[in-house]
Amino acid sequence: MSKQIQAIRGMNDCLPGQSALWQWVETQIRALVAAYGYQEIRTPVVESTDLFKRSIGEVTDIVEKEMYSFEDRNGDSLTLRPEGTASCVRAGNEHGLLYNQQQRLWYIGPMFRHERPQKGRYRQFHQFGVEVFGLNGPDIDAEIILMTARLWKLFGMSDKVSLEINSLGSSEARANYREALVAFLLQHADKLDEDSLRRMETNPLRVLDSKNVQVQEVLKDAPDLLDHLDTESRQHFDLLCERLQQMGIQYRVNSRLVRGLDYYNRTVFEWVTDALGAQGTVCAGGRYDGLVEQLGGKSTPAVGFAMGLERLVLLIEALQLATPRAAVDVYLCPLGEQAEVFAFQLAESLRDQVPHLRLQTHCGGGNLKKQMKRADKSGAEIALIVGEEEIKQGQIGLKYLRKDEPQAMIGLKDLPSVLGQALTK
RNA sequence: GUGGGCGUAGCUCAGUCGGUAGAGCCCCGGAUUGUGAUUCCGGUUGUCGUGGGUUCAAGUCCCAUCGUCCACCCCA
Repeated sequence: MSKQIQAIRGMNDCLPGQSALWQWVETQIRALVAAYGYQEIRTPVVESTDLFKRSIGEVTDIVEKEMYSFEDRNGDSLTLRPEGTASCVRAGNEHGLLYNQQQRLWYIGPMFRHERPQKGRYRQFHQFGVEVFGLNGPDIDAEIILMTARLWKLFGMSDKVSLEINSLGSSEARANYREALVAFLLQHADKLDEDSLRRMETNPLRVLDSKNVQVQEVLKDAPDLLDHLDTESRQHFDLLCERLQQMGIQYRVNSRLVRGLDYYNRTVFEWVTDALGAQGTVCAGGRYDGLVEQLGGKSTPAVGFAMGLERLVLLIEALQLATPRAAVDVYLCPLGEQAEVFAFQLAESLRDQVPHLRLQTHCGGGNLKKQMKRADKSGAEIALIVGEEEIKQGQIGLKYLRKDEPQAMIGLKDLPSVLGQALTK
């Protein structure tokens, strides 16, 4: 036997045992965005490398060491998208969707980051995201947060996640705060760890969510981000908080909450859980009013979020919220060659007549014992038996596999309605 | 990129002091020639991750390497 080729590290197969759960999650998501009147946008998985350099930020880890970049045959540098927002903005600009318009968009699909895999973090992972363009008020910020809250409700996990919000202010306010923070950190440089010192150089705000307890101790006296907000951002944030209260959404203001990507301003938020080990963030988002212009469009306010579907699925599994369902309702067992042809015809006719029927016909022959074993293993509620006797009599044997009811002979004409009724129960 | 745990049958795992590789599940056959799941009987399953070293002898000890999981970093 030759050597087996394995999947690429950090890139997982979604196997039959899991795909039903993923489909269910995706169905809920589609129902959610439909309920808010959002429209889907589908963009390529591969983009020009510059797109991500210009949007995410040159000095972020994502751009510096995590992108799957390669040279196209003509020498262009291309990249497997590490996130969805940049592509949406690019597509919006390219097709004139954004200028002087309002767009409420959503997307779902694979993203790629070359990180060391661990629980809830993979090199190919999937995100569901929402991006809204052309609206600058706190009302739309509240709407997309409400949207996420509704999704938790659909999944029955509202009590397992909590919302943290913050405001980064305008880019000027953020720059002012950044200066004040660096000045403070420099005074206490002796108490900072290696990571924090490095971040102080590259992205000082990120020192704020250091996991180091000693660093957190130092930060207790650090200048507060919310004290440095410009008045407009302050008002925006207050109105958002007010609206969340009006809508009964619980939240915690966390002035240490900063997002890793450069393009955020004003509102930022995260939904976190303690049920996933180190990867606590299930959903994160915020406002990025400068990005559209930064990528060559006319200045357009924007806000959005992204959700990690692997983390969501992991959470649903951990909380055992899903109800697995077999793929087959009815298993049809033909006995003998003549019956096989008849069974194939019967199966097609039943699929025509019984809406949503999920019927599997036994293939591969064998005696009834073997076929019944297959029927049971398929998870079907009902086994149908067609042999020569049945064909002669114009009747089908029907046996319930999961409940205590005697086996019956059903006339061919009655079969569709009998099955239809049995399956709606 | 850094650190730690784990790699034995398709799956979950046991394997003592270094002495010729095991269990359960799954799968297959039979008890039952047209009745599953339950019960009973029987059966198949192996590059012990890979390469090297020590030894009369290595699944077991040593080194390297790959894979995987978890954590750091970073992020959804």
